[in-house]
Amino acid sequence: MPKDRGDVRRRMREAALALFYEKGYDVTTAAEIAARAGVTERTFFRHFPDKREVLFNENELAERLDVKISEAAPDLGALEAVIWAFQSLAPMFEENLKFAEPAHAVISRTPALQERQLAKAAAITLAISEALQRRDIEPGTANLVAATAMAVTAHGLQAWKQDPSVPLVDHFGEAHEALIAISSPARR
Amino acid sequence: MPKDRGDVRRRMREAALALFYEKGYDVTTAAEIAARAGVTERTFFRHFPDKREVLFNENELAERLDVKISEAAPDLGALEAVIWAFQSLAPMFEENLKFAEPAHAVISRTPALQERQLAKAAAITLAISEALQRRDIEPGTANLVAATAMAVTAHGLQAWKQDPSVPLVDHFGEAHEALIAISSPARR
DNA sequence: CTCCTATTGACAGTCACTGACATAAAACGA
DNA sequence: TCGTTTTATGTCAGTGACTGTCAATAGGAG
Repeated sequence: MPKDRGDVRRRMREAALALFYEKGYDVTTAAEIAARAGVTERTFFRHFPDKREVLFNENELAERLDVKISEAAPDLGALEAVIWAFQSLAPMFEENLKFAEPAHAVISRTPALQERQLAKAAAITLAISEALQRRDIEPGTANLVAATAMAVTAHGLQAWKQDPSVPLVDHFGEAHEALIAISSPARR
Repeated sequence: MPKDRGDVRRRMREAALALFYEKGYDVTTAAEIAARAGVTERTFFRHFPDKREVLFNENELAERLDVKISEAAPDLGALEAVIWAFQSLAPMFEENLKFAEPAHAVISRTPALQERQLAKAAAITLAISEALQRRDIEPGTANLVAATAMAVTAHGLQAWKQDPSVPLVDHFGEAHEALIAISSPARR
């Protein structure tokens, strides 16, 4: 009996987040989530490939980064281009905060979900590397830059979490400077 | 009927690697692996917390890094200390190659195993960060340095794979220089 | 030889996930 | 408006990963 349409996903997401938050991830059943959303377990697995995925958005971030990196000024270095891309997407992070924050609380205490998050991060890193290679960066260097940029971004996000009064863009900028500081400490 | 003792684990590991390599990870059953090793499925899960773990060693690398980082010369910068630690553990990588190589072949074509590997890498990153904090590095900086060092190491390992004639230590050194190159390209 | 402990087997059960088929609502063309 | 087709869901059965429990046996300590 299909009545409402695309909001089934949203209902399941919210049900899952609520249950995970209340009882914990491993003790909540996929059937429970489905029931709370008013559907069947089978329907749950038609919308999400597995139980974990209900907490993660599709990776629009990877696609957006891809576009932004191709739009970055050609005279920018590889690392600068990626960091600029992240900076121009900072508003996206700030909007998603409402859903991302409670989700992160659940993820941080659930090893299985942490693994999935790492996989997502790895996918983003890969997307960055490919975008850089389209800017004529060598594959090896592109991988290194992508991974480094991810480290810088994570650093910026962490700082932002501790001091949300400063806009995220500025935290990204400071994180970049922190990298420069650590990577050449023995300089004259 | 317990006859042989601690080599049951080794038999299961080898059986698993062989089966994964022949038929693929997802189509081989835990029961199959156990049968091939001459034990029961239940015994398999007594030795390994889950099916994936049979391909991964316990993280002795994290512990060794921890020791090495604490032994590094005090005047070394944070990043230099970690890279030095990796360099002094390079022989360890070169010895484990025999088991690690076929295992990596299986892992690289199995998403579920890639996730676990990412988790292992994250655990190592965390260990590095903690070791650095014991050297009086601030937590935020320690995380950034640890993540950056992991990126550098991955870069070095990748280069080593493509050119095994050069010793791994030198690849690590070159990777470090590559980082310096990318992190300050706009320098006067 | 006997007791104790570590390891395994045997068995039952839960839960994540999948394939196959039926059904009803919704979208669409005539 | 009506019949057809498409789409989202329900139902059911089945596989496989993992866990708890208890019994049985081998090996070592005394």
